[in-house]
Amino acid sequence: MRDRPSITDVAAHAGVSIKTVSRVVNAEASVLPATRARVDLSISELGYVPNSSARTLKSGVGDAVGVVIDTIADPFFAALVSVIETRALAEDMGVLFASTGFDEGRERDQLLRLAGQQVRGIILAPVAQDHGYLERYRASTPIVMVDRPRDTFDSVVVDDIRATRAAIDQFVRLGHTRIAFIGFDARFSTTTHRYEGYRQALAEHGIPLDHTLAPQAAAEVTDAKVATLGLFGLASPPTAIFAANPRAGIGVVDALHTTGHTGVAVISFGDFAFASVIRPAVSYIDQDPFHIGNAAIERLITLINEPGTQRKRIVLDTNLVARGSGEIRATA
Amino acid sequence: MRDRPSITDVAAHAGVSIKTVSRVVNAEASVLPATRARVDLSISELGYVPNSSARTLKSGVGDAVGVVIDTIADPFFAALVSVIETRALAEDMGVLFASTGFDEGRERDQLLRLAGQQVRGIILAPVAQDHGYLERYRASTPIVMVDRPRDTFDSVVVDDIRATRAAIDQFVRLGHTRIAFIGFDARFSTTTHRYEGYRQALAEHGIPLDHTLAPQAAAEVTDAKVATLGLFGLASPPTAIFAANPRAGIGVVDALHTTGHTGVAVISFGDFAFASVIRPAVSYIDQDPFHIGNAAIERLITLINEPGTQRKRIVLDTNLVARGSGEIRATA
DNA sequence: ATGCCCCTTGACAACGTTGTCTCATGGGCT
DNA sequence: AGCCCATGAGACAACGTTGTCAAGGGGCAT
Repeated sequence: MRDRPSITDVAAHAGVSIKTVSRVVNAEASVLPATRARVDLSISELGYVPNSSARTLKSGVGDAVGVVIDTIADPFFAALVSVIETRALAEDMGVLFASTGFDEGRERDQLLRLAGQQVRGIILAPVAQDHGYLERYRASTPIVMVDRPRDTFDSVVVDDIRATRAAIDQFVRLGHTRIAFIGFDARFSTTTHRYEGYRQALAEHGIPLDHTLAPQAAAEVTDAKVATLGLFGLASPPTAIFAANPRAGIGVVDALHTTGHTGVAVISFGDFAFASVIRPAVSYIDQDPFHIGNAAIERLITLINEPGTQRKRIVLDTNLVARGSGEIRATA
Repeated sequence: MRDRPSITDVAAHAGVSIKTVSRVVNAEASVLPATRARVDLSISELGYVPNSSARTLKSGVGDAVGVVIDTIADPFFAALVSVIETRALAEDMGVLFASTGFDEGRERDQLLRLAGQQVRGIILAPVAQDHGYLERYRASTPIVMVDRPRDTFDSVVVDDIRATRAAIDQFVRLGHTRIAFIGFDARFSTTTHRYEGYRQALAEHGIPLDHTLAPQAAAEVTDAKVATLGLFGLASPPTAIFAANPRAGIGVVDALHTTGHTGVAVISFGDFAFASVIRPAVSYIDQDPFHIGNAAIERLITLINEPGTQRKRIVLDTNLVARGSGEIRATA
């Protein structure tokens, strides 16, 4: 099991000093073309790859950004990570990816592990409320929060309250008064905010809040499906349903199609695969992970290159995309 | 911008030597409980996190595995990476993630970058046919191929030919003779094999191969949709469609539902979100990314812990999952 | 011809960590 | 009382790289 060649091996092979090899590898000036050619040849003959640990150790800064999210299996986060990687690569950085599984302890472990890896910066979909323990590392490792804001950090979010209000407003304009809210989860500030938007919109239109229309803990596909099915056992079932996240949206639509209630109006927060294929196609609030990821990585790169930049909360616009299901009128 | 505390700072703070701190951090024996306690206190007071670059440099082995895939935005790969991370974390390793975007040059760059990062091992969904340039690193960095086998490497795959034959057989049993194949892409050995399975099954049943039923380059959602729409312009359109991958499946179903051809039988290679919600629900060949990912990371860990293990190709079973669309009989 | 400067190259230290070796202390044995 | 050994702890080198400084040589201006 021969060891990997190091810069020393290359230097010996090319008959130069290690410093010269270093200069060639880093494309520094002041190396004679002939020397450079000789070194390049040795590099490719030996299959030399610079050891990034040694570089990182010497320079103090790593060559990767960290991305910490709930789970990569969620298409929203997968898309987020995808754009982040593309942009990071353009800056010659890799992506160290870590999932929290919604667990505060694990979030902490993962963040500290990334700190130990000397990542250049971190993009985090936060779980815990308080990240005081990160204070020590912030100076050297900028952090951008995504999806859920945290006041003492930079963040990239959408205006959940406003977007939800717009959706509920549309339902009301179409004559709906029995409007359900599926997908609440107290753990996430996002769904909490969306619920707040729902509450505000109803209040504004003088529609009394009916708690049976907003079941708790229905943020996952199956829970949302079950909760939706439950709604049709009510004396007065809803004529419109707001799904607070894409997974809830899938559950809701599954329930509606299984039971033939396809005349119920539906708007989902966030698009999902197939939402456009189903009939009626599902209207949704556009919370584009590509935009969010892009804004986050751009912000992070700014913070990396210009430390001391003023903290900022970036709020991205959302659109209500009409595809049919959200434009169904209330039946008289 | 104060620097991160190093082991030296902790040692000074606790009044011991750096070696003792190292012993405490690595939970080695032969440190007095009192000393250990003092060091632990200093560690938490200073917020010390061991520098993983220095560790990696000293020990020669990193603390991450590399995962190189087409794109993380593909739900199949997202799920794959998800299980890999879970298992890696249990071994105290992180995941360095890199995408190829189907580009051979980029695949090479990414792999060499990972080699430079001293990853413990690599899981790769290969693009290029030849990875001779990896020979140098294989001894120290085991590699497991997923999804598409490469003869000189360990791999974890499913039997594409057999699985596809089973699907086509089912179509034939149900009376279909006009069977389309959507989702071919010459770049991927998977779809090439699936096409081979299609060809074999037809030949076996004495059904002539009609090239107009197997359009090229339809592996993406939109292409598959367009290709499917095109099929219905034929004098004799298909009564059954095999979608060679989930994205093609989405495109096919979209086309069928848009044009009202919901009586056409469909089987998709690989499940996709919502395939169970649509009516009829889409039958599919179960190519579970969790199983594949799990087999791959287990294999990789074995190779890491027991170098020199005999090379092996792991072929996972697939099931044809009946959900309705694949069980539609040919209309007489 | 001499001196100067620039261009190329190299020697050496240092980054933070751990492996190896050494040393000091103290308890148990003869 | 003296010796040995086990145990705890530290000094030092080394991993591969790059920053700093120095040195050698050639060309140009004087």
